[in-house]
Amino acid sequence: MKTLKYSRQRECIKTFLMGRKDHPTADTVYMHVRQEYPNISLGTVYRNLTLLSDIGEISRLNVGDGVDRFDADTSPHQHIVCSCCGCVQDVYLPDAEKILNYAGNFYEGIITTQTINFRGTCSDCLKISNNN
Amino acid sequence: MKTLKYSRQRECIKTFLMGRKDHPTADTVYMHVRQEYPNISLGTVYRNLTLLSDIGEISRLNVGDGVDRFDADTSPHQHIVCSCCGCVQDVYLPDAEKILNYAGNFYEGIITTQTINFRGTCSDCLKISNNN
DNA sequence: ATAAAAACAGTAATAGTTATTATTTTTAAG
DNA sequence: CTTAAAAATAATAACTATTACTGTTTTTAT
Repeated sequence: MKTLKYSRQRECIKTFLMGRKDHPTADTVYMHVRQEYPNISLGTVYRNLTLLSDIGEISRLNVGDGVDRFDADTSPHQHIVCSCCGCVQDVYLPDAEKILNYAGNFYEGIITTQTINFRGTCSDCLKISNNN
Repeated sequence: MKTLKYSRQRECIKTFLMGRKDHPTADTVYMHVRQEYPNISLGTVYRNLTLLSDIGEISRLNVGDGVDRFDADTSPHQHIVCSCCGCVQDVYLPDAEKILNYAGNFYEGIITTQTINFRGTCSDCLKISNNN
C-alpha cells in the first residue's frame, strides 16, 4: 500500500479550499497557491486535488460547464449555477435522500447516489437587474 | 437572421438519435452516421448536434463522465449512470418539478431549472453479479 | 545519517470540442 | 431551368482541461 507523505503544497491547497465556498476550479486554486509557492506547477495542483478527493477530504464537482470544481465541504448538499454571472453556490436541501428513495420506485436497477444541479439567478444578480 | 437550410447529414444525425435511447456521445454518432455518409467529418457532427440542441430539437447532457451526450427525448426526465458498466439510462420521476419548488425555499435567489443525475447499478449488471 | 518512497517542477501528451477556410449544397427569385 | 447568395460541408488547425512522464527534491522511518 502507498503511504501518504506530508507535503506543504498539499496542505496549502487544502487550507485554501477550506477558506472558500465558491467551488474554485483547479486553475483558480493554482493562481492562489502560487502566491505562497511561486513555482508550484499546475500538475501538482491537479494531482493533489485528485488525491484529496480520492481519499474523501474534498469533493470534485461538475456542474456542466466543462470544468471540474472543488469543494472542501464534503457533507451532502446541492449546487446552483447562476445563469447570469456563472457563480456556483450551495443549496442545502433537507431530506434530499428522500428523493433518492423515491426515485428507486421508478428504476429497475439500484440507485445509490444522486447529484442535483440547479440553475437560476443568484441574489446578487437579482439586485442588479432590479436597479434598472 | 440566419435561416436554416436543409442538410442530409443533419437529417441523418437526427434520425439516428431518435432511434436510440442510450444517449450517445458525438463520437458514437459520428461512427454510425459515417456508415451512410462515409466522409462526413466529426466537426459536422458536432456543429449539427450543437445546432439541434440550440433550437431545442435534442438535448445535450453531461452526466459527469467528461463527455457530452445527446438525447432526442427533450421531455423532462432524469438520468442514471451505471457504476458498473457506465451505461446511461433514463429515469422518469413523476412530479420532479416539486423538487424544484421545494428547493426554492432554501435558496435566496431564483431557481429555474434542475438536473438530477443518479448513479447506481443497472439491471443488466445486477443479473450478472447475481450469477456469481 | 541514510535510503526508500513519495512528491515535486517542468513538460509532453491526450481527449473532447470549437474555429477556420476553401469548396459544395441548398434554395429563393428571376 | 438558371443563377447567385446564404448556409453547410470536409478537412484541418487550434484550443482547453486534464493526465502522464521524467529526472530531481523532500519526507520520514530506521
